[in-house]
Amino acid sequence: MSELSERSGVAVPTIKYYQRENLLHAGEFSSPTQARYDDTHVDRLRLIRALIDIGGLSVASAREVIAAIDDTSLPLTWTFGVAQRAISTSVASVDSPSTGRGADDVAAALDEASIAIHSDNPGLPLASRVLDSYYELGHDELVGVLPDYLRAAVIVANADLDAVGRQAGRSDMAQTVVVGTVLGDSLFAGLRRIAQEYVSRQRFPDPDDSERQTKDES
Amino acid sequence: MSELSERSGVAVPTIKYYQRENLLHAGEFSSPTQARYDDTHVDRLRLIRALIDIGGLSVASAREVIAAIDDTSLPLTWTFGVAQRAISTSVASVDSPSTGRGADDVAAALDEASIAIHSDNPGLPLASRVLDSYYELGHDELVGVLPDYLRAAVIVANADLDAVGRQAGRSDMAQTVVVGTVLGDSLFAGLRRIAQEYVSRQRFPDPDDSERQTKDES
DNA sequence: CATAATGGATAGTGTAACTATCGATAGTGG
DNA sequence: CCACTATCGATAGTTACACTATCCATTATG
Repeated sequence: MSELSERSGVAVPTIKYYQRENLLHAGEFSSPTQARYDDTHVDRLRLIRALIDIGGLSVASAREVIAAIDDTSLPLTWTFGVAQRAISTSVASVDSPSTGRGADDVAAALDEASIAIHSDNPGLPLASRVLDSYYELGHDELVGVLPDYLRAAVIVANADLDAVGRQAGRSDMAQTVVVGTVLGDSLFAGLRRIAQEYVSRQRFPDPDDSERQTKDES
Repeated sequence: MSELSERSGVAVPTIKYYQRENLLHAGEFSSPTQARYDDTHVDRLRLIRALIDIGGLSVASAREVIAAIDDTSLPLTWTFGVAQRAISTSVASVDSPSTGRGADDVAAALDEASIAIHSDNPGLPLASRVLDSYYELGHDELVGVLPDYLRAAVIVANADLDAVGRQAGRSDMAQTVVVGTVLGDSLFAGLRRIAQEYVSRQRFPDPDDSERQTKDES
């Protein structure tokens, strides 16, 4: 029924589309042409919309992370990887293995911080390639942010794990992992913008501080 | 010429397309049908590709941040905003002003950390809406990450400002702001994934640690 | 039992980011 | 000096994605 549509705020054809794409499980059939939907469908639709609208995932990526939530045989540590990979899908690139300089920098920073991880961690090529870009664009000065970024990342990761630990069942934990990782990226981006203004103003006290408030932007 | 194409690795029709879209300035015309391109064109093309491929920006967003770099009358603090807004373009949403709970949480966290910012900071609605989503999805436990995320964001912002300060001219600074903000998001995402594995293994020591290395993923 | 609502399949729409074609010129080698 | 290839600019076509609309057979429901 399209009562589901009203309760979730998603158009009926779109719901059908998500079912076709295996994002949403089918309803329970009371007859060959009639299905019944429950709260799990509403919840799932809300999750899908959040992943796509807020997290910026593609439908294909959303399908993968949802599958990771539902796959009860999947270790939680893998769920992190699936979620993280879904976000970085926008970053084409899993192919090019990074020219090298960036990878060395990352390895050095990890070593410095006594952080040991598996060599197949998907974050490694991602971070390495960004550093390669910094070099290629002539912004070597940006490479210096690495140690600080890493410290910050550890803080965030600890908070992430804390939140996951607050959940009871495996299913809830998996969903927390996915939601926290995907939407958490947006949350951190917003806070980063806030922090940038805060730090800017700490360093360069603004004379016309009260005026800026009224200025409208183009 | 398409020597530019070779030097930049971008196809000729694509270069024409970028010029049409005002991402790339025209060459110097030596005749009505012949233009000359220099290093600035190569650099600009590399920047465009990095923003789009690594940063995941749309062509439209890339145009905006590039315009922000070139606009010499724009204060640097604004450049941060332009860059940050370009990333969050994927997050539709600048319209819905957040139901309220998330905004309150952010305000409380900022207050707790003695951080004061302008009310029109673009990070505010972004962070608020993510928190609203956490509530709506029933993941209240994730809201608890806010203070830690904020601490981490301040660390990152300080590193960002440090890097900017290492530049001399306004143009270099502006480009550092844009590159550091847009690509920095991907860098942090990668490091976050690394940190998640690191923290996971700290908390749950893995028995078959050496084996995992050889396991291939689907 | 007539009507309106599914469920499922198929086809169409709109946007974004390229990519290809074309015609008029114009620099270049022989 | 002249055929030949490249370039510029404009226009049109292509591909992928995320929906959205239409149809039809069936069927709950008043």
